[in-house]
Amino acid sequence: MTGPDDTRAVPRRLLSEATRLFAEQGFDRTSVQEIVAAAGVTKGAMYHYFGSKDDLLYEIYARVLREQTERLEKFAATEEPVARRLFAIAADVVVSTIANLDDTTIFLQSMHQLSPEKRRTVRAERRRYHERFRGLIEEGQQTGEFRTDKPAEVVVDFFFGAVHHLGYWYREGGRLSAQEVGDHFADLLLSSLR
Amino acid sequence: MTGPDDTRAVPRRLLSEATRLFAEQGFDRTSVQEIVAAAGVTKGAMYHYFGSKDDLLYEIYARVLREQTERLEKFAATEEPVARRLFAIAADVVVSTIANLDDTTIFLQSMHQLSPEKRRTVRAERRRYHERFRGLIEEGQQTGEFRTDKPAEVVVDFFFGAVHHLGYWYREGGRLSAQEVGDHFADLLLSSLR
Amino acid sequence: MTGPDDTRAVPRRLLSEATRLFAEQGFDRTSVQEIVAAAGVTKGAMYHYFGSKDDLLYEIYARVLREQTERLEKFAATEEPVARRLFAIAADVVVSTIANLDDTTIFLQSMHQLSPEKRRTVRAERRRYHERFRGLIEEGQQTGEFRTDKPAEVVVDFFFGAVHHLGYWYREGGRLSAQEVGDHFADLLLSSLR
Amino acid sequence: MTGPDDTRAVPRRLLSEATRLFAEQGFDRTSVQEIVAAAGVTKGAMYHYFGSKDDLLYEIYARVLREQTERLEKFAATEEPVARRLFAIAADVVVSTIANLDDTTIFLQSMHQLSPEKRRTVRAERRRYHERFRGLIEEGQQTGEFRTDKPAEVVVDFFFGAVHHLGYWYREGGRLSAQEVGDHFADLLLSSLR
DNA sequence: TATGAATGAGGTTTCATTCAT
DNA sequence: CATGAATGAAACCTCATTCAT
Repeated sequence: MTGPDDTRAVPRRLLSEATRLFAEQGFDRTSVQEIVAAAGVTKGAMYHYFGSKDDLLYEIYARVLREQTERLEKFAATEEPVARRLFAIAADVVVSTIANLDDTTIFLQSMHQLSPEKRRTVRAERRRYHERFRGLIEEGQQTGEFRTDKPAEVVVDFFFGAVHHLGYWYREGGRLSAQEVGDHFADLLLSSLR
Repeated sequence: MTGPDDTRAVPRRLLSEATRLFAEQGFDRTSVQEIVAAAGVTKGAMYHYFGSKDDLLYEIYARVLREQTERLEKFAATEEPVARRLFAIAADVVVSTIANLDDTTIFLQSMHQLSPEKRRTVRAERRRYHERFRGLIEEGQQTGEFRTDKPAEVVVDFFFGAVHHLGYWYREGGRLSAQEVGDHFADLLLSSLR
Repeated sequence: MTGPDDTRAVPRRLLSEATRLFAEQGFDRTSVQEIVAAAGVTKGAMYHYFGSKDDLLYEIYARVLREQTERLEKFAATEEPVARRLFAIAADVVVSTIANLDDTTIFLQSMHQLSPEKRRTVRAERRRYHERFRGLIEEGQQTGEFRTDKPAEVVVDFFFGAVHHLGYWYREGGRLSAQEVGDHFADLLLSSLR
Repeated sequence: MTGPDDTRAVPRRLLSEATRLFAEQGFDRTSVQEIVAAAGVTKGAMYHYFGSKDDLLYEIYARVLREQTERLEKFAATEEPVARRLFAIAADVVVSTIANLDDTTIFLQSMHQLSPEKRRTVRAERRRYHERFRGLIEEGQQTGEFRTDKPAEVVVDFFFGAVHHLGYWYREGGRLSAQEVGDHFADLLLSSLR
């Protein structure tokens, strides 16, 4: 909960509290009243900065997508062999997903509650991300490093299923650190590709 | 939508329409009114058979869990080597998940909308299923067929993440049949374990 | 609650459970379902014997009124001086009210929930009872035993207010027995009349 | 009914119409829709000011209790002999009860429909009032002005029964004015105490 | 920028009653 | 005599959103 001493800008506070509440209770179960109360403002203030409750959700998505894409680009741009690049990216997406588990949880549970138009935008961005990832697998298949009897698309869906599901079981302070899970997942992915 | 010629018993019709609507629109976005209209009865009838909207969701879960557990037991009981048993089970869970994609979608999106008490029951049953699956991996690790440098639990979560996400991308009539996806997924799992 | 071994006739059991539940929760807060469950029968059975939920209430009233009127007549018919007759009646109405506190509670709280027609019937009977009681006071005023500077009607309303309120404070097993309260009340009434 | 020209604040109007309707039809028989229609607002407005229908009832109680307590304190604080103070208070409680007959009627008929927590609060306040009244009787018993063979508590219950029942028979414009009834009742009380 | 009163539509649930069996 | 499935109306309440200030 945001105290009266929270000096972050109001929109930032609203987004942050909305993220937490959506992840905890779901989008539909969270009322605008709860969000503004948690952020320490009134409804009018929220509607001053955001067009609707939907908008809040969209902004959360947009930030997650932007950050994930940036990270992927950073790792993909190195000169390493493709297997190492893929490993690094796979491990990193796990680590960063765990670091922002709330956002990912919302992403998966609330996507279909977005207005159709915004849903299209989000989906398109998501697809671009997947295609970038798939490109790396295909690159490895062409260089002969990865097996070619599995469609790259299936492997991508296989792997991102696992990633998206982290929110259902991963708990901070559990047996494995985020980095360890990332390494395990990346290793399982690479193993299955050889 | 159920027409006036649908002669199935009312509770069955209600469950079936509820499943479809929950999967399409989400639990919270689906009104009781929509469900009963689709089933061709009135609200009173629904509350005669089910204690609440929640109950409807719970009954859907209970059926899915029961059926999946039965299938696992059937495949696990054969005399095959553990790698073959695991492959068969992994492929089958994909096929049966695709065959009941609506139910699985609901499972993942609406679990947290269940009342706490019922959620506990469902989670306990789910855990039993996972543990049974994990036991097979551990068996393979003990016989030396599977690598031992990966915790069996991580592998289970990795694989079921992929399975649970089928609903997000698999479309009937697409490039791959359910069986093909099942074989691919099972193969990826087994490959990553060797 | 009525057990399966309750061999009283069904209508009697229904009335008895209804009385208890109405007194505990109020007429509107008690559902037909609760009543029939407590009586160990189904709704159909209730509607076989009683025309409506209202009817149950009416039957309860009718019994109370009949019994109270009978008692008053019995005491009024003696040859005692009027002060003694009035004392006996006043004390007795307290004792019998306490003995049937549930019925009286219902009477006061639920009268206005009766259908207009039945309400008229009940009110008329009630008025007759009050007039009979008032007659005794007037008799005492005419013989000079009671003061004449108080309208008999006011005294009746004064006294029956106190009687009807027994349900709000009297508790079985408290400091005073029903008879003691009856004697006190009758004594207060007679004192105030001299 | 409140017309569009009623310029009192919305909460005041809601309370006033609710009081009237509860007294006329009972709490359970009065719908929120009826109340807001009578007050000329929408349901949303009511729930903006009051947490629930229950709350409306509670606010009515709270006001009655507060006013009655204030009046009692005012009369009790004089230097008159105890008999005169008690007479004044007893007559006044009748007059003020008649002046707010709706509130009192609700008090008696609907108390048990209040939520348990609020009921406790109301009951505690009520008890304090009764104890204050009882204290006056005990004071008169100690000074020898009142008889001591009647427990003060019984006399209090006797008298307030009569007061609380005014709503069942007193009608504006009838034979007796509120003041006349008050004087009669107070006189009956004092007579019975000597 | 921000408030908070007010709207109006829609939500889940309850319930007295009916009726075919 | 009795059942219990089904109705349909109405109940209380929630909530995203608007707007005068």
